[in-house]
Amino acid sequence: MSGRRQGNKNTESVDNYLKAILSLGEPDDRRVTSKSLADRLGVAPASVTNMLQKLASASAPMVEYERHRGVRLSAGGRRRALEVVRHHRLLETFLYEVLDYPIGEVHDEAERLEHFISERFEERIAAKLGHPKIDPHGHSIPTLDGAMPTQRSIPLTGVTKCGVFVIESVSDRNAQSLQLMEARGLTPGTRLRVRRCAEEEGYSVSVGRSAKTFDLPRELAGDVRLLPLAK
Amino acid sequence: MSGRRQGNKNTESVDNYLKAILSLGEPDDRRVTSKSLADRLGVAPASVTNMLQKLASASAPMVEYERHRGVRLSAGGRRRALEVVRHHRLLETFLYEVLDYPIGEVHDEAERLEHFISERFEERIAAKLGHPKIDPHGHSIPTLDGAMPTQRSIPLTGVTKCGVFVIESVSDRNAQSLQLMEARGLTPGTRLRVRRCAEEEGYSVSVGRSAKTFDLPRELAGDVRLLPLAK
DNA sequence: CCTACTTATTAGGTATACCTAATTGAACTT
DNA sequence: AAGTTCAATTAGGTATACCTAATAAGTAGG
Repeated sequence: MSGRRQGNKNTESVDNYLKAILSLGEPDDRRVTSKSLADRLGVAPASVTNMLQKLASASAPMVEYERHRGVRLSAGGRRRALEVVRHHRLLETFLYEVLDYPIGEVHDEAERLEHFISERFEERIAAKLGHPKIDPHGHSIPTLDGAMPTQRSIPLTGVTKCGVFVIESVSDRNAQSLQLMEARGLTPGTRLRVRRCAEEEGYSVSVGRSAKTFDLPRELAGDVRLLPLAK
Repeated sequence: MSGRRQGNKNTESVDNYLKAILSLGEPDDRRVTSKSLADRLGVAPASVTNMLQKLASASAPMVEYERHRGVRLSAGGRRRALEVVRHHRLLETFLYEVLDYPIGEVHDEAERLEHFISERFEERIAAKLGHPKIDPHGHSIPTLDGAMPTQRSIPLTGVTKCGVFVIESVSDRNAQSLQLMEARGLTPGTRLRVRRCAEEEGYSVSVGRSAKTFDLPRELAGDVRLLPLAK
């Protein structure tokens, strides 16, 4: 071992598997394949099988797992996964709001620290931030008792009819594109007019009340989630 | 591996060995024995030997080591050790000042997080705190370029003549005794009058201008470091 | 329904960081 | 100088979390 954590004996690795299963099973807790986990976590498929067997046969199983049929989280696994997501998103908010991090650096730091902060740390930053409900990317923060409102937004890549939307969230997975999108005003809460869509080359959009239109390539568009603008 | 850190390939474990060697070799960079490291780190002596051999024979050796003759840090090892100590003490200060941690909880949290924060995190909390020179226990914080003023205090257990002193620092190793000492007013910067000393049972002291005298057992006294009061 | 293809699993191996038990070395007494 | 004692080292093992290569299980097309 290498000197680990608090109460439960979850390792950093276990936490990352749980988080990945949660996120890939979203929104309706589907079974998740080993392949998709391997891709997401950047490990070999064999390593995934191994870990899933371990997680499923623990005394307090973290997942339900049947050979060749994928996994889903157990109640306990889900609880832990949501706790880690809460840590992650509170940390992102804290780094952004209190420590004035550039938006693009927030994710990587939170990704590392989420596994190591104590309950006290969590509680203190939550208090300091006034118990925020969403993080700087527009994702909702699970509550202390493990509830997380399901967000009903659609990705820009799913928009088939042009119109006006509100940006609900922006994916935090790529620092560069985040910086870029922030620079162009694509931040949660902003109005977005979609002028051309559902084409191979990308999307034409304009931000807020501005008439200035620009193009978004497909990969970037997949990172932006929208809500229809209620009139 | 288990998902590790930033630039250099130091693990949490390696960092802890380096810190321990630094602290046990203090103040004049003495050779440190395997036994003392094993005790300090809570591992078997065999594990220490193993690790020291690894650290000494790395491409960029972290320590100078000769069988049966102890270790000392190399220049690189010292640099890294001081960086980790800087992280630790900045974190303690941050947890205490910004997140209002109870003094007794500061050490354990910092001990965990010190290995995982980025340069940016370090820089940001240092800035937020106004680049502090000492932590809440009175220990000086190494500078960014790896300099640390040697403190010339003596432990209360080294006081042989009664008199008036200033508390320079209080050890952070034991949460309970820290809380206790804070409750009694034994905090860095406070005046301490030593009324009875150099006896087996402990020390009689009074704090500040108060005439109220109380006893300190030997173990606690070892955790308090004093400077003679310049008249 | 059989083949091709993809996905999943098993088997066997690596590195880290620990452990215990056995041995060797150094230091101190007498 | 010999013997005792404590420290340090070597040898051999464990658990975690990864890997590759080989094999097996599912899934789709003809």
